[in-house]
Amino acid sequence: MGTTQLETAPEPKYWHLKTVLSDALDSDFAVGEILPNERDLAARFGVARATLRQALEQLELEGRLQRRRGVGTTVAPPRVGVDVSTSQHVWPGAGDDAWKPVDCTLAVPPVAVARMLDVAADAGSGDAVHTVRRIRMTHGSPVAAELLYVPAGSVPELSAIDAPSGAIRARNVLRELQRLGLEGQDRSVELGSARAEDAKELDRLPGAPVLVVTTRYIAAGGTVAVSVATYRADTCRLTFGDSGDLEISHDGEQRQAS
Amino acid sequence: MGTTQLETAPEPKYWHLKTVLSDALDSDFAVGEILPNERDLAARFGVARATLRQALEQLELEGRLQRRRGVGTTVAPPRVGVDVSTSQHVWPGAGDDAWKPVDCTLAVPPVAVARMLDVAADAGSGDAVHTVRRIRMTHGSPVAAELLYVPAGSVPELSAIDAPSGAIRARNVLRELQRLGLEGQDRSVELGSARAEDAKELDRLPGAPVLVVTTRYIAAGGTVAVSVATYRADTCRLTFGDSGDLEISHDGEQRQAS
DNA sequence: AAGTGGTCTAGACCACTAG
DNA sequence: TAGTGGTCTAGACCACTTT
Repeated sequence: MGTTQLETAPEPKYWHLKTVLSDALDSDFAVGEILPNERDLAARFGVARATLRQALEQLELEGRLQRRRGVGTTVAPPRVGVDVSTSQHVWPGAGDDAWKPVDCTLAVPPVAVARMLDVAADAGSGDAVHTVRRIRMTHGSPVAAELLYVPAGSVPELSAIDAPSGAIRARNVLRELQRLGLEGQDRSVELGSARAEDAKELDRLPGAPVLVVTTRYIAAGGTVAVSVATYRADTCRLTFGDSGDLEISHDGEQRQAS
Repeated sequence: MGTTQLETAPEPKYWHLKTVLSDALDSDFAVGEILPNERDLAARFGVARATLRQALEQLELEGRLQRRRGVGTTVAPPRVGVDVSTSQHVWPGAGDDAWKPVDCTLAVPPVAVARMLDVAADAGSGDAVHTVRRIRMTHGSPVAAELLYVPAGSVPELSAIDAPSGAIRARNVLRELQRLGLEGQDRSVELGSARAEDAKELDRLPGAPVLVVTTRYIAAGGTVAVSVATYRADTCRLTFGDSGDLEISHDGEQRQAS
């Protein structure tokens, strides 16, 4: 295949490929439609499969494609807007959002989380905290997996007897949390890759790109809980406001006019 | 090639490698230190260079490493918290944030942006809008590149004569914007890959992962401007609150205790 | 069993940076 | 010019899903 390299084209092949595929996706394919398999596509464009895959990876990262082993590559629907606005000042689980408590254990949090909580974070014998695991569902599919860390001191009235672990215990911890007066919360978003455990719940492979939303819950003048939620980066658009279901750019082209 | 597959090891090599490297990074390396080159590392671990690179890519995605062509791979500093809180209700450029106006042209916005603005978005002859280009600096290095789309109708008093384009024109548009009463804004965050143009300003390669922050500015009951800002995903952590410089997890391990 | 995407290899050359 | 990361190739085998 001639590389069309007439001049001034030090552009990587996979980058050019990505553009071509992106345009084809816009014009010739419908959402949900399956593409030809990678070997055929590579042959068609006259490149090695690895190069073709590099282009597909980018498109998947941008939420344009969805690839499933054993099945094929399909055109992804537009990203779904997921509200993570902080203004509500409610405890997790309070509203009728789509969070489902899954489990609750006593665990030693990662050092970074321990540092945010007020618990002593001695590397040797860190204090264990209640660790609630939740899944967030939207439109019937999982979009986020969360670990909510709650020091025992934040929920003093929790009875340890009637449900030592499991989903019921998780609900109990959330119930106790909601009895506290929430003074505020602050939140951050960063890119990460899914741990094996989260990946399974999100129906993705380990290492899949995720948006990590870290929330610090503040009450009684201190940090009483920390939540680390990982959202599927391929399918989610996090919204902070009332623009829930607007359609937003996926890296659209821009034509200069002046 | 012996795959060391003694038992129960359906774990990809690159994934295991990533873990090993990550631990080594924590214990044996200081921020800024340069790692051995890829060929040496691959040989040392007995894998192909491509496999080694797959692990390095993941670590770079998580903000642990920084790779520069012609130079080498270095240990990245912790991500810098960048405030993007929406509560201030100020126009862009109002406070003394680190945004630098770079340029301003008349351009046809991407269809997704045109749809958010109230301008008609006929595919054939879309209305051109003022397109302000800005760079956000933090600690002396660029962290974000923005395109701010302002329909001509939003800044009626702008005189087109005294600065038809360039940084001065950009400042004029911003000044006119600030005369409007801002009623609100909503914002969304999603994963994207840097366009060639943005990548250059961010000192990254095209396709580098970025966090795309789309903001809709609302005044006089309508959308009067739209901003699409791309933040370097490798070095930035977006914060929504007053937790500006806390240290947050980068995918830390978690030890179960119960 | 057949077909898909995911992993891995052992090379090669290119683009960039620094001495 | 030497050394680095970035791109690319042509294979091979594996894990998974569907038929």
